Amino acid sequence: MKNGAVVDILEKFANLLEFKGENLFKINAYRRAARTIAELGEDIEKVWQEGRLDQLPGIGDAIREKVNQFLLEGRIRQFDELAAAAPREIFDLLSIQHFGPKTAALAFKELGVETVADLRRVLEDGSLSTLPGMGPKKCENILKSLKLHESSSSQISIGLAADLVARVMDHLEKTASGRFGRLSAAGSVRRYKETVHDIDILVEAEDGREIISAFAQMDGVTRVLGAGATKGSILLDDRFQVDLRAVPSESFGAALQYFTGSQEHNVHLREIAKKAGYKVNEYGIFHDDQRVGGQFEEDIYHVL
DNA sequence: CTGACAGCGCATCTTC
DNA sequence: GAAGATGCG
DNA sequence: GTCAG
Repeated sequence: MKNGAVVDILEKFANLLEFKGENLFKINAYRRAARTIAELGEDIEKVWQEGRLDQLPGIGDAIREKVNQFLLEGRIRQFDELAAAAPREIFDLLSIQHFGPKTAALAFKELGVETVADLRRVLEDGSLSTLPGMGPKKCENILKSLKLHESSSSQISIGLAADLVARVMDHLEKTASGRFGRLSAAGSVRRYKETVHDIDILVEAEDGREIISAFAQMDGVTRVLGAGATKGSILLDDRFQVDLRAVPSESFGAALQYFTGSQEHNVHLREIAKKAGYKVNEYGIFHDDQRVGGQFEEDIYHVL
C-alpha cells in the first residue's frame, strides 16, 4: 500500500512549485490530487495497474504520468529537479509560520538561507530585516514561530489543547462575562485532531474590541501577535498560539463552519454550494446575494 | 479550445 | 497619509 | 494542472 507515499510526494511537489512561484491553480491541482488519493478507499497501486488513474477526480495527464513514474521507479524526475533548485530544508522551512514560499525564495536568493539554522542566523544578525517587505514585526513573528518550531512543541496534543481552550474560555467568562454570546472552539481542536498546531476559538459578539482586548490581557500571554476588532492572536506560555475571532450573531454559525474546516473540506463545500447556486463564506450562506442562513452552523448543511 | 479554479482580514510595503 | 499591492494564513 | 462547457 503506497497511498501514503504518493500523497506525501504530491504534497511536497506542490510545496516545491509554490516555492518556485508557480501558478496557484497548478499548485492547487497537485494538492487536490493528493487529497483524492488520501481519501481513496483502495490501493493506489491496484488502480494504477488497472489503468484507472485518470478516472480519479483531479488527476489528468500530467499528474498521472508523475504517479506512474513514482510507482515504477520510486522517484519523479521533475520533483528531483525542483528539489535541487530549492533550499536543502525547504519543507521544514515552509512549515514555519509567517515564513511562506515568497519569503523563503527571497531569503534563499538574497541570503542563501538553506536551513532552519540559516534562518535563525539571518533573523538574529538582522540581515533578513534589510530585505524588501521584511518589516520588524514580520521578522519578530517569524522568529517566534521558529522558536516554536524548534521547541518541537509545535504540535500540541488534543488533551493539552482542550485544557488551553478551557483556560481561555474561563478567563473570558470571568473578565468579560455578559459582553459576548456563544463561545466555541473551532479549527482542528474542534475536529478532535490528535495533535493540533494552533488553537482557534470563536466568540459571538457584535463588537469584538473589548473581548479581544480582555483576551490579550489574560495570564500567561507572552506575546500579542495581533489584536484588532475581529481577530486576536496571542502566544500563551511562550509555546501555544491561540487565535480568537469575534463574529456577529447572524454569521456565528457560518464562521464556526468555516473556521472548523478543514480547509479542504471548505473548498469542497463551496464548490458544492456554487453548483447549487449558493455562495458560502464565513459570513453566511447566500442565494442571489440574499442571506439564507448563517446564524447556526446547521443552516449551511441543511440548505446544501 | 477557453475560462474558472473561494474569498477575506491583517500586517506590511510601495506609490502617489 | 490614503490607496493599492503583496504575502500569509 | 484539471475540468466543464
